[in-house]
Amino acid sequence: MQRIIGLLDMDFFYAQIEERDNPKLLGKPVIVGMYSGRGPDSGAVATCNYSARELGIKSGMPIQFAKRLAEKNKESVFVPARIPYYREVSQKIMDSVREFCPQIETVGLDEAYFDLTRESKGDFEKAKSIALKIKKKVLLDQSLTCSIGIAPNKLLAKIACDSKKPDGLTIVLPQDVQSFLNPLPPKKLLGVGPKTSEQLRQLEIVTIERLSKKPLSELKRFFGNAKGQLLFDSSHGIDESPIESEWQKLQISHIKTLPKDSNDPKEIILFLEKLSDELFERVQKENARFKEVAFIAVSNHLESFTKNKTMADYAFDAQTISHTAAELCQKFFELHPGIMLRRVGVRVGKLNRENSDSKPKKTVSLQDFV
DNA sequence: AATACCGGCGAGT
DNA sequence: TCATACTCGCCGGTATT
Repeated sequence: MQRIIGLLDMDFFYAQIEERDNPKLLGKPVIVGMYSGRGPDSGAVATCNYSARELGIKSGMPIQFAKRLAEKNKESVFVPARIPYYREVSQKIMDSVREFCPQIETVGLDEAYFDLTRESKGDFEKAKSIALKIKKKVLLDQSLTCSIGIAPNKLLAKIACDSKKPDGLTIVLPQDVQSFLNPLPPKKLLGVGPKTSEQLRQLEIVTIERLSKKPLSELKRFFGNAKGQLLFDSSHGIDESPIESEWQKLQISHIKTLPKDSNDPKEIILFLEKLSDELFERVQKENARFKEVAFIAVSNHLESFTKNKTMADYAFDAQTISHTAAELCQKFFELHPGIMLRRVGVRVGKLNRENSDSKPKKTVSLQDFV
């Protein structure tokens, strides 16, 4: 049967929630910022509404930068992000989608892929009517608009969704795939960001059509095996990746901006202890043990570094995190004496969610196979 | 030679 | 002093077995 995949994307999610909850913001540029706690305006823009985008404000931009652009419109409003609250709203929305289609994979707080093959019996008309029902439900329950793309796979659903926003519903039929992709810039493809885009431009590949004419072997030679294959497949609209509802996190990290830049290991290790405790709470919620700990550092010049350690056994306590992170931090400073750090973090990886009180899993020795 | 680990990079929300 | 906080996967290099 024809596979049919949907992608729901909430329109400027955080900013739309803030507008909804505070009608005074309506019609004004609204910028939701993540504040680092250093000066009053230190931080970055998480997202902003369309009125703010008209001023040139974009997500990821330094807040001070955005403030300067916002001077053009005195109505502009800056609000701090309320992530835990957005998370609750997101949960409710995702539950609504789940009512119509149980095979759903969330991406961040504001996106979800869902597999409509069964519900639509491979019929795009039926899929469209389900998408409309989902949009209606979200609007009725939450007073929020979203955009949806419907297509034969995730890659195309994503691009379809992007092609009409806000409050859009776009369908790409199998027979229209190549003509839909051809005129678009390669940047639209998943996995093609600024760097790859620039490399492609230097090869005079500025449309997906041009890219689709390159032989696989050439792409692999230039971009490496995995990326070459990805570029080849996606330029032809090929993507077999499934919806992964049972998806589990592989790593959990926690990183924060220091109150002030520091090159003092002692001071940083103290900070790491707090971070480790906070990270461990999240690890407990996931009911996970971990075998790897990493120390993350970002210098005052915004270069980033990591140092990690894989342990002999799985651990499940905060001390292991803070002690290992401290040790890695020491080593880091031996390698980079005197370097000034702006942000530091900790990460646990190689997670294992089996019962932590159960006996270690029996390992089958090679001998058994000989 | 195969596998594991390490650290950097690129990309996504 | 403009520059958040996460997450995943790949690459090339080195270490281990």
